[in-house]
Amino acid sequence: MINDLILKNIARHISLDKEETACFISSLKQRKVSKKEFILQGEEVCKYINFVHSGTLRAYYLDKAGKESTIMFAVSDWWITDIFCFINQQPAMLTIEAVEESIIFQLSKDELDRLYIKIPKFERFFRVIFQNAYIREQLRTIQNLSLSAEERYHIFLNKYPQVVKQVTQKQIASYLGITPEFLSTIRGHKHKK
Amino acid sequence: MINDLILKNIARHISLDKEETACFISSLKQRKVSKKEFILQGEEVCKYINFVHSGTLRAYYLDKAGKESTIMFAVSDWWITDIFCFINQQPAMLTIEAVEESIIFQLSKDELDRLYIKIPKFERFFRVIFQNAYIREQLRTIQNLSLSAEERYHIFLNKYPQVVKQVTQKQIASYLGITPEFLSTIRGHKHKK
DNA sequence: TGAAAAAAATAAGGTAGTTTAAGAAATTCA
DNA sequence: TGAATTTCTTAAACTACCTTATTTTTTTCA
Repeated sequence: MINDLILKNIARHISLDKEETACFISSLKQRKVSKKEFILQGEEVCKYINFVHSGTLRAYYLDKAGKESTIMFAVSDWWITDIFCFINQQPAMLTIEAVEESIIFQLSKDELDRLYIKIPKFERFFRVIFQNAYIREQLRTIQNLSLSAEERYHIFLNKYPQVVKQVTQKQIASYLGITPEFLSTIRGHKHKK
Repeated sequence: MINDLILKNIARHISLDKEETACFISSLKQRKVSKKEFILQGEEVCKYINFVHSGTLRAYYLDKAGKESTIMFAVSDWWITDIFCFINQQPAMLTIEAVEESIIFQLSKDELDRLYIKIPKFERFFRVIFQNAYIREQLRTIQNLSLSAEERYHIFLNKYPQVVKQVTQKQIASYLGITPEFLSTIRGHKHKK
C-alpha cells in the first residue's frame, strides 16, 4: 500500500492505533511532482511539510544575483520544508523543486496543529524529527567552519551516496558553497595522484 | 526566586501545575560556573542540557590543529548543550566554556527522559525548542553559503547585541568562520568610508 | 598597582576558491 | 533523431580571506 512507507517512518518513533492511523492518513495530501516542477516558489506562503515517498527534492536559496545555495536534498523516506516559513506561515525564502519525478505526502500547518492536539504523540514524533534536523544542521555548520571544500566534498559523497546518484555536480557544488568550476578541479585531484 | 526565569522560559510554551512545577524543578541541578571554567570538555560524555540563568557561555569545536570554531553563544534565558553528544550520550565533540561568571541549571539526559514520560507536555516544549534551534541553524547555513564575511558580521552585530557586549573579537571571528586578523580589517572598513 | 598575558590592529605576502571564457560531453525534448 | 540546452571541464586572471610577523592596546591577577 502506498501509505506503508510514511507509516513505517512514523512508527520509528511513536506507535499509533488504528483510529489514530486513519486520522493521520486523512490529514495528508498525496501529490505527484514531475521533474523540475516546484512545490514552493517565489513569494508563495509555505503551507506544507512534505514527506518524500519516492523521488528526490531539493530546497535552495536564490539570492538577488541569481546564485543558488542548496540547503538540503530529500530522498525517499525524508521530510522537507522551508521550516522557518512553514512555522511562521509567511512567504517562502526557499525554492523547493523536484530533481526527478517524485511522489510526496503533504501535511499542512493547520492539519499539523490539529494533529498535535488530537494525538499528542505527534509532539514526540516531531520533537525527534526536529532534534535530528538540528543535529544535522549543527554538524554541517561545524564542517562549514572547520573544513576545506575538498574535505566537505568527500564527506558529502560518503554521507549521501543516494543523493549523489540523482543530482548534478552543479547542485552538489551549491550545497558545498563553492562554484561548479572549483568542484570540477577538486574532482580532478582524485585521479591525478 | 532563582527559579523564576527558567519557569517563565518553560511557561512560554507549556503550562505546568504546582506538582509538575515541583517535579521539574527537582530534576534540575543548579551550578555556578566561573569565567573560563569548562562545563564540557575533551572526551567527557555530554550529560546535560543547560539553561543559562545568568552570564554567558560559548560552545566551540576544536580541531586537531588547535583552531576553534564557535558553534553558539548562550546568554541569559538560552539553552545550550552539545546536542549530538547529549542525545547519543557519547564523548563530546564540543567544548563548552563560561565566557563570564554564570549561573546555569543542568538537566541530565536521564532526568529529561523521565520528564518526557511523567509530563508529556515536555515533548511539546522541547519540540518547540528544537524546532527553533533548527530554524536558527538553517538560517545560519543559508548565510554561510550566500553571504560574504563582512555581511555576516553586520548581521551578527544586529542579531546578537547582548552577545557582542560580552565576547571578544577573536570569538566572534571564530563564529563567523574567519580569522581575527581579517575581522579586524573588516571593522576598519566601517570608519574609513 | 604593575608585570605578564591576551587581544586587537596593521601590514606584507600567500593560497583557496571565484570569475570569465571557451570547448567538449551529456541530456533534453520537439 | 538531432538540434538546442544544460552540464562539465580546463585554464588564466583575479579576489576574499589566510598566514606570519610586529606593534599597540586591553585585560588579568599576584
